[in-house]
Amino acid sequence: MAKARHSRFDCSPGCSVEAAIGLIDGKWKSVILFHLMKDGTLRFNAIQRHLCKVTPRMLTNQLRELEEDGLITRKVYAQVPPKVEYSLSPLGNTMKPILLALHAWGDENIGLYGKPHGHDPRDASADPEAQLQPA
Amino acid sequence: MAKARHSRFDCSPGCSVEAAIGLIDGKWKSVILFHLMKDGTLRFNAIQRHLCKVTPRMLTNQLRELEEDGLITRKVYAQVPPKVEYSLSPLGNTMKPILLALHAWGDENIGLYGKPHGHDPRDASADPEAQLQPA
DNA sequence: ATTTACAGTATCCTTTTTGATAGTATGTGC
DNA sequence: GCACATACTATCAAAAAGGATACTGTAAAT
Repeated sequence: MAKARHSRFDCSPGCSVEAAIGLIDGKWKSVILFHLMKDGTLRFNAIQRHLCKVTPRMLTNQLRELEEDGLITRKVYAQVPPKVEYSLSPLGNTMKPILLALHAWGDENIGLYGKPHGHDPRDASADPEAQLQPA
Repeated sequence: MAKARHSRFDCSPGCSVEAAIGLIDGKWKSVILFHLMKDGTLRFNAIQRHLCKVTPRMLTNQLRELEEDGLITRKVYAQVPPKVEYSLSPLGNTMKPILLALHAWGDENIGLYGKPHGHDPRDASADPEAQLQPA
């Protein structure tokens, strides 16, 4: 992650948690990973189209950090115009449970107008439905 | 989250993912939630001790945002010296799967010296062991 | 009267992150 | 020779996040 907003190895307890989010807390990282998980392989432009508001600068930036952290793989084809494909690395694949959990939670708890609509008495544990369709 | 670095409802696909991390991407939020998940209820000072390097300003800040987002509950006792207890709200409880996934991943993939030590051929899906002990 | 505990507040300042905008490189097709 | 497509890079500026330090209020204990 280069700049490491979440420094690894501070104290003990929640550190593994901190380390994990530290790798995916860029503004676009988790979403990029999610799309790569769904689609397998995507070109730069394809990712950009998925994240409708990202500038090339930011996209490059996030992709580079993900690559540095070993979560994605970058494959450059020696062509012109350029062709670069991104995909999850083996390590990136190990994040699937996290990405799925995030996606499921968001699906369950975020209304279309932005605010989590929880507060209803049906307590913990989200329904294990909703896996990939609406994405 | 008040300031919303991750604006909810931009485009479509990974938005639920974005919405979800948007709620836990403060520097300390996920760790706070994790500790509350483990311990059930914690006082301000107790949380501060868990996150050895947090300043009271930041802690207050993160707790307030978590409260605004409905993830935690703040209970003030009318005493002196003050006593304030924090705990996960019902909505906060629905995040357990995410917190567990983050924790499991971190446990599995982060060495004690900071870098994810992946890149080994044993592909996807982390071992479903390691649940709460080392935390 | 003074100190102590607890849960914050208030200010000021630095670092990080993000955005906007424009420009680069190059083989191919026209 | 010129425009086109793709994947960026460079610069500048603004905004957001985080950190350091010091201070507040109050009942009970000393």
